[in-house]
Amino acid sequence: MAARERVTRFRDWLHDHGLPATPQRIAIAEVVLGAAETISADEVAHTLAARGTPAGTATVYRTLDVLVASGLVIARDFAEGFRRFELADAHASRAQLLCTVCGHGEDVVDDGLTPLAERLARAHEYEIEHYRLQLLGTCAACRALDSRLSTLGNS
Amino acid sequence: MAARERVTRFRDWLHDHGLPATPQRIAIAEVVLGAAETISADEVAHTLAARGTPAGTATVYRTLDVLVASGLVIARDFAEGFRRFELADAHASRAQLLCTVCGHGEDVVDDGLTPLAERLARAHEYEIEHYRLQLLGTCAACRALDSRLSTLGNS
DNA sequence: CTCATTGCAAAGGATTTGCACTAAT
DNA sequence: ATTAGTGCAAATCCTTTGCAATGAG
Repeated sequence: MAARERVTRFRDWLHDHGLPATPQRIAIAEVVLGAAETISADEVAHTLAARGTPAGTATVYRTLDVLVASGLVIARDFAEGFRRFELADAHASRAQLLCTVCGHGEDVVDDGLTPLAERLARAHEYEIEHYRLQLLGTCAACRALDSRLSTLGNS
Repeated sequence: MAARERVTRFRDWLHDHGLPATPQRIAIAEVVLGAAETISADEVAHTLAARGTPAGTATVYRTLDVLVASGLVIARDFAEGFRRFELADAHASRAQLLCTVCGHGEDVVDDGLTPLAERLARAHEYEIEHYRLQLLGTCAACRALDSRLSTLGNS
């Protein structure tokens, strides 16, 4: 789905909910729904200013709330002291192995994961959209490298 | 490991690093290292006040940093607008439910997760340190709120 | 004695809110 | 015309920082 199409969906959603499609809302939607990565409220404001369609801080935050309410965008928190926003469909369910040494990651699959996610969601009255399992550890290559380095250190 | 023992370890750590073991630091350590659950800076301050050993806000925050540096405590962020602190050894790998609407998160447990993680790690020759399962969805409160808003908008 | 810590208050940064004004439907 | 949205500035909330006084080693 292209950014253009997402903005149209947002317009429709606003209309369906009897909410005005103000130029500010559309401009903000264009920025957020066209973002390749996660984007912060501050970045949205700066992008708008750079595009020549500035919007007040309060409006940016309020529109981000509306975008989240529309289901097109989700809010995330990476413990940076502020939130980031990203496309809802940027989240495919997956499990991934992440090497904390070399930073490499790879996607993996396990049939037990989906049932497990559903079980947890049911128990806590959540409605799950996506899930992500991150396995943080050391890959075989980095372990081999590490043992070589240790040997060096002991000599 | 008991709380008493952890405080001793903290004392040792301070000594090993040439840092003074001030009464405030020890009092804060006793509160944090004895906490059953995660605890916020604010809760630490209130607990200290209730115990008759109040400490300044800055001191609480600074000591929490020291506790984190010592490795006995870790900081966590549940998107509440502030951080929580907990025992490092309480941070077993776990799953968390994250609400994409309000951004809130909560830890959950499932016995099937650890075996699953181990199975995947073995299959891909990884040595796992931690894993994190993020279940992204909508919490019961936000679903309730959303349906109320929808009703409002359609009326 | 010396140097790090303490505590207060002020500063900071993200986000929200009050309110008069403006604009979408 | 209505009703909601906008923008500004002030207000909040958590956290950090400057600095003089204090205390641990």
